[in-house]
Amino acid sequence: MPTIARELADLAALIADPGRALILSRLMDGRAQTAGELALVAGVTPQTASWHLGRLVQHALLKVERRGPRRLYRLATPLVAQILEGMMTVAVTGPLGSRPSSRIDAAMRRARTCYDHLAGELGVALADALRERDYLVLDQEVGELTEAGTAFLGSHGIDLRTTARHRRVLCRPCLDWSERRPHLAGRAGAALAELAFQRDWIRRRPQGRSVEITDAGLDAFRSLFGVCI
Amino acid sequence: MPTIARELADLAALIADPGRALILSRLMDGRAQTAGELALVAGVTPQTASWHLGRLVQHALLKVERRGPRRLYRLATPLVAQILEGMMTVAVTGPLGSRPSSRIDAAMRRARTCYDHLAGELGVALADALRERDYLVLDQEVGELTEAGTAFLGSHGIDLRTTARHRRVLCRPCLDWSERRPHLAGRAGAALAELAFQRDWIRRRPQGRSVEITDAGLDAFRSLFGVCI
DNA sequence: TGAACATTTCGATCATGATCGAAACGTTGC
DNA sequence: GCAACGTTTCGATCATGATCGAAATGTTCA
Repeated sequence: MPTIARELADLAALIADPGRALILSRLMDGRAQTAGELALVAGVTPQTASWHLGRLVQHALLKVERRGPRRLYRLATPLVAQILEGMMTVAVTGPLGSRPSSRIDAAMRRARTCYDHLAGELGVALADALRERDYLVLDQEVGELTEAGTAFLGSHGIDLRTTARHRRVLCRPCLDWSERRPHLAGRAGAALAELAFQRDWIRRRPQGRSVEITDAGLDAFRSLFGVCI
Repeated sequence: MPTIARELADLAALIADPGRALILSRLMDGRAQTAGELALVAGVTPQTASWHLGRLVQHALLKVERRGPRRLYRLATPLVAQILEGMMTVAVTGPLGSRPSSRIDAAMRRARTCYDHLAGELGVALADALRERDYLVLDQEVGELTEAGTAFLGSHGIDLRTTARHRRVLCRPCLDWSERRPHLAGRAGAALAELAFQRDWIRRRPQGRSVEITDAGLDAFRSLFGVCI
């Protein structure tokens, strides 16, 4: 009969191993990866990675599906991604002066996906631009899309009414750990990210959550959103 | 130059020790405690507790103030409490079947403070009652107080306009780890909790975050909110 | 200044869990 | 069935960090 503090400690211990943290961080875009791939990410042998993955699945942070002889691992729920993102914010807010981070993180800082929406400089700049044009109200804890904002996104083919039946909230802030300011999450954020991928404004990098902004993207973000990045 | 995954792991390692988790859990009501008191909570000697507290302060999870010969420790920011609460939700959502928890947690489950607002059965029941009377709109991600709700709280002496200058959001949901449903947070939630303490509907227990519901409280919650608890 | 008390620092010990080699398992394709 | 491949299980080793006794520090009060 564990107390809640004990369960908190157990969960934290699960995230506390550098290898497992790398694995979780890698999976935070919501996509699935094979055990072998994750072993490379964590920088350990497949045996060790398997042991880590087993623990993560056992404690319901990950779920696994078999695809032929390989096994695909992904985050169990969006809530897990949300909490990890929150922890990163606290981790980065913490011991000041240890910034800036490594080169690996530079790309992440510039533009990345945060589960299903955009984060980093790009994500925050887009949110700022939408806010500046009165398309969006967004602070640390609450977010709302204005009529004009809904119309603006609609003019780019984002019809948020069609997904109105979903339980997910339309528009919410998500604290960006690299920029320390909120960016746009919720269905609106996901739709915006999807639009950017579809129009080839951004491309997923083969590994990691960071995304590359294409030349077309730079143009589009400047001309459509007034974002010079 | 640590990567973000490394910082995530370091933060998690900080929370992963059972003693430190007990200390953090104890401080989640926002109040300060002495080092000696926290040593008792963690079940370790003062030396060991001091070592733990030093690490927590160093990594900016706690802040310390000297009061005479003793030192008072408290959570560094509300964000820390919010993240810990979120982690508890994931921890409890995780390996199902290990419920229910120990007796220590039974009191917490019934009624407790979540930093500055009410949680547990009581917190969720109050939120449900407010929602049922169309005083409140609240789901997992977004919350809003209706005109009628503002008037209702106003009729009990809660004037939310007077604190309108504050940066904190008026009304937001907070996922309750024991009930697995949202309760009321934000300024409105804090004001409601404050009201309950002032009218002696609830009392803080000497140790821990759980609160005791008084007989007057039982009456008040039933007659004013229709909450039978 | 000195005594009382809360807390921290130092040093040595000890336990937990991360790691990898070796081997077994399970799936696919021939 | 057998070989190839990805993955997991087992077993032994090793490193990190939690712990406490002893002693030092710092604060208050007389």
